[in-house]
Amino acid sequence: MDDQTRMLAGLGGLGGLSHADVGDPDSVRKQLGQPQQDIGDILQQIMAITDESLDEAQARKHALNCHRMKPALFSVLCEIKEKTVLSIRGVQDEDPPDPQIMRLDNMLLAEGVSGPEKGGGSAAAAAAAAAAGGSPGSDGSIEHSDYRAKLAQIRQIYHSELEKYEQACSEFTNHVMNLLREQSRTRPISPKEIERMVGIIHRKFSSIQMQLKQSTCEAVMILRSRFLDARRKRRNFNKQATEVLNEYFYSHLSNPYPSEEAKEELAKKCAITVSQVSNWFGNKRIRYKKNIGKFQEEANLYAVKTAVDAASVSAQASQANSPATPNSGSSGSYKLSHTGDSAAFLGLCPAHLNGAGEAPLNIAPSQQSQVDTLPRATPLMEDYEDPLPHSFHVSSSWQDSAHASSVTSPLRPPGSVHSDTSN
DNA sequence: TGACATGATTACCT
DNA sequence: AGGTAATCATGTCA
Repeated sequence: MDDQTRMLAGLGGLGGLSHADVGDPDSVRKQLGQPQQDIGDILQQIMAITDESLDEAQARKHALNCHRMKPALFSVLCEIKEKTVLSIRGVQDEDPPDPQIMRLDNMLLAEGVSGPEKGGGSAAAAAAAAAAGGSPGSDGSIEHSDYRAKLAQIRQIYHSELEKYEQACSEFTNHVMNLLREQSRTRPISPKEIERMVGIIHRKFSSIQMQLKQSTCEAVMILRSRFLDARRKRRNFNKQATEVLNEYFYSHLSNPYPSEEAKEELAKKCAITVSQVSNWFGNKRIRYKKNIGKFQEEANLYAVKTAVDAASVSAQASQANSPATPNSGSSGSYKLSHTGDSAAFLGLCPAHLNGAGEAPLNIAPSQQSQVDTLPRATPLMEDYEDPLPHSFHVSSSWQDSAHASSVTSPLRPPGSVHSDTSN
């Protein structure tokens, strides 16, 4: 015999219980064996309530509630319900924390959407700014602040939505709890059941929260990809950076392979990353090799520029009463201490710039003005159409594979020997 | 708007 | 690991 049958059987003895027994489930159980007829009567009364008018039903309900056996009956019913229901669902109650929620939480924390406002996300923003390739002082900070602004927007939306969910959850929970408490007067609802119901509500709401977290994560991922996809966010290097790179390239034309140290120094000087320097040189080499003619003008431009810079530095050195050693000056406006190639640029000035075809180891101030006033400071390709008599064949082999026979260095005056080959 | 310039990426090579 | 060559994707300019 199960509890329910026993209880129903127990109801038969309601009339025979003393007041002292009321409220004691054991006393109810003691009444097993009382006529089943009484149970049927009570049940009929209960069922009949639905057929009665509201007032009558209320009155009858009140009468039943006031019945001396009601607390005992109620308690037994609660006990039975608790046993049966909890045994079915007890296993599900203690579910472990969802790994997906944990992942989402971790990500939101790492991205700075949840958790403390300041710390999180700045690393991602910095990465985004760095990947965008902008200089730290200009474009980089713009990218950075833009990223942060959008992240803050996401954060704000996330928190306001989360707050709404939490508020709705607590309101709904209170409502349900009140309802259950109210109902617990008339039907068997144990506190544990209410507790479990609260748990169910919280789980439902947390699944909604998970959706919110998921969509927030997606938004952050999209934002990140937009800012971190450097290809999408390609920015041309600024003029100064290009000049610095070109100066190095053309002053090391025979071996335009900067060492790691040189790359680092160039990167620092141009406010770009070392890999960007590598990219630039890779592109430059291949594009120069493919179309030397196109770059001839540029090469000469930088040759003149470098020579002029060198001359002014040299002149300054002379004025400072220093010994007039040809190579004592710097290697032009661009100086790299580690290249071991600093003298190379000294032979950069195109042959026609110093009429006699001598290596322009030094350009005096008077010559500098000559350079400045040259009718055509940047010789065109025609000037090098027959380069052999004038120009110095590049001794290195970096261009050989494609244009070995035609490649010349317009930057080397006749007879000049540079130290690039050692590089 | 199309052509060209240019920084980044990728596959492959040494 | 670093280079080349091809290619992509975006910026710039007439």
